[in-house]
Amino acid sequence: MSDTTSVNDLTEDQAQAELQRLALLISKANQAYHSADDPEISDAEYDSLKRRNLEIELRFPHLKLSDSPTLMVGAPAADGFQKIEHSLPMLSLGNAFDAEDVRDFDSSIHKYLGLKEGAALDYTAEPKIDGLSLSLRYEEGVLVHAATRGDGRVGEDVTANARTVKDIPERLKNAPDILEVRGEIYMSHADFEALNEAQANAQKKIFANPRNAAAGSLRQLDSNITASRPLRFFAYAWGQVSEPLATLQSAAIARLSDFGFSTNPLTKVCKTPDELIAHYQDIEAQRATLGYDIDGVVYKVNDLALQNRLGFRSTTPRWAIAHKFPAELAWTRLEAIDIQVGRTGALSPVARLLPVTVGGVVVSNATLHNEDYIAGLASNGDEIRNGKDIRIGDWVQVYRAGDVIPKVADVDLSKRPSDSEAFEFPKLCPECQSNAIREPGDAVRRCSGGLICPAQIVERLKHFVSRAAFDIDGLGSKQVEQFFEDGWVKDPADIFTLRDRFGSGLQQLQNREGWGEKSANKLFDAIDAKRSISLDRLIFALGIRHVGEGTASLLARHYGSWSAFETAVTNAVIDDPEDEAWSDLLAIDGVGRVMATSLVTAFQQPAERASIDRLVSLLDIKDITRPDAEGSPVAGKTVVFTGTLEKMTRAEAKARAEALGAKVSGSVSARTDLLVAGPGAGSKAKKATELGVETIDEDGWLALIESL
DNA sequence: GTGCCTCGAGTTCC
DNA sequence: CTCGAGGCAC
Repeated sequence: MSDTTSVNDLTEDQAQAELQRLALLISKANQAYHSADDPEISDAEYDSLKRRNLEIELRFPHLKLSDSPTLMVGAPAADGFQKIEHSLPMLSLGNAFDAEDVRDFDSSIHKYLGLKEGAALDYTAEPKIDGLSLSLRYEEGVLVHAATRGDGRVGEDVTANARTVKDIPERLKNAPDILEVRGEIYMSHADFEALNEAQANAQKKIFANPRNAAAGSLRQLDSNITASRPLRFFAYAWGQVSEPLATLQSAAIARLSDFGFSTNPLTKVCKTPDELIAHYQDIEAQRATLGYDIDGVVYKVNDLALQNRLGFRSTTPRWAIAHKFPAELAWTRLEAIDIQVGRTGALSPVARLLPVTVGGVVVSNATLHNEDYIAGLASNGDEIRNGKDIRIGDWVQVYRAGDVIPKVADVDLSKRPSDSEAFEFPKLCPECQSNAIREPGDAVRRCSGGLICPAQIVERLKHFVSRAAFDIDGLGSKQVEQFFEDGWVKDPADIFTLRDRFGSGLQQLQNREGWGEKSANKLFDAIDAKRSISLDRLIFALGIRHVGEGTASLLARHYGSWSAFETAVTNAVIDDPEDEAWSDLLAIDGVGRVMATSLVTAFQQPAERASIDRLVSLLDIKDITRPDAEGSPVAGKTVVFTGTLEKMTRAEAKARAEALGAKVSGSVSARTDLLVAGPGAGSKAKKATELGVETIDEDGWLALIESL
């Protein structure tokens, strides 16, 4: 067989003949696989046929057959990638930076599960690969799509590219009908260096580090380019599965390996935090010789049933943590301190640095947090605790917190210029000259200009179009800034009247570089598409201080419709416990006095209110339908827990109830539907009886939710 | 009142 | 990603 001949040594005639032979073999294998139970060739053979085919096509592009098997992977989308919603979100991990954090992680798990301190609990520990995470979906053993993490909920469809990665099998044997495998795409040091050398020889872009090279390679629109890049994949987790893979994390990983995936050989089961830390040190010692980048060690509770009980916080699982290696440090000179103004008016100092390489990336800006941080007064957890202030001209130590955000960590006083002066933090907003006021007890100084401050307006607009808010295709922060400067958009509502404003001529827009009639209309269509918006997104988009994504969704779920929400916050009387609207707002678990005041103030302040009303008149707001009441007996009900819970902790009970669509409140009122009372329940149980609220015990509660 | 826990706001670089 | 601060349990 000519299979063994290096592609580089093939003559054109040989290549052509082999391409035809491969096309036939692959097509036969496809048919056999899809129609018969008995494939004629092994998965590994099948994969190697496809890869060989691809390699030859890359070497001899003009010989590519019109019905080439590589074309079956689907042509790349014309612009960018299709979006894919993950069936289960791809979450990030919490971090531990030292042994103490690891012990805290262990004890918080014991606490959450109601286990005694020191009770036996196994963990897995594995290196955290520094690459990009990828989710692979297999249906009936066949790879159907591959998606990047994206924002965790929606990723990009990189299926065609993933198919070119050697470590990613096209088909799996004996896999569940539905199996989503998750893992990390990465590039080895050797491959990275070879790639950069080839890039340099071809006068092409040099990559800063293996991670960037891997990311750049996976996100190629032309999968032939991806195929030429030496990407690898480690599987370490899973998403949706039609049947459980195992009862232990370690066993599930072993199954992924059986399916044909590479799993990391340094994965180990540990019985105590001390063992975890020992394994961490072991891995750290091997770090330089592994041949690929890692940035820490990941610990996971081994028992999957316990993982399930522990569940998730808003963005991270409770049952896993990443123990990070110490960050790389670098010294450089602080050239200037600039002040930025955020959407809430916060004045944030940013360090302009003499560019320096930190952890494989050139850094020229770094955050300085706030006034006190520069003065060397940082209160808690900050690096500058030694009373050193930070001055322009100083030599400062920089690191990338969490390997991302550059921070100034220390100052070298011995190199301080003798004529340097302490930095004076501005007391006026640099953008609008309004007074910048620092409330007592507050760490940040804020511009008091409100909507007269151009910086605040622009930042609010950027927030409005951001991903978690209106997320309008083609209207990002750059465009918003431009439209604001042009005077076209000063208020969120202006976005929705843009089309009318320009009429069909679009003259002004077209005069701008990069905008033609087609792209302008595309933008207007994208804007129109978002006229219909869900209540939670709208509330978040308003950008009311203290009301973020989480609170917005809480409010939307509580009120259900815009009119109910708007009526409540319009009528509420701040700090009046007699007022029904106010007390109803405060009764929402997660909303306190500060948030409620901020909300009500915004709706009762005339200018702000006018802006909201104008916006709302241009929109179609979708009510929130409560999680379907069919499946869950407690959906939409307000539940209160009291007394000692014996089979679960309070936090766990709350999280479970919320997952089932219930609202968990802290206090009993006429609105309470159900009180779950453990032993020792006192005043709440009494009040429930008085109000005629149904009361059950813990077992009753468990029986209720088990009946699903 | 104090001590968690979680969320909100602001941050960089590609 | 981190810090500060709000909310809530104790």
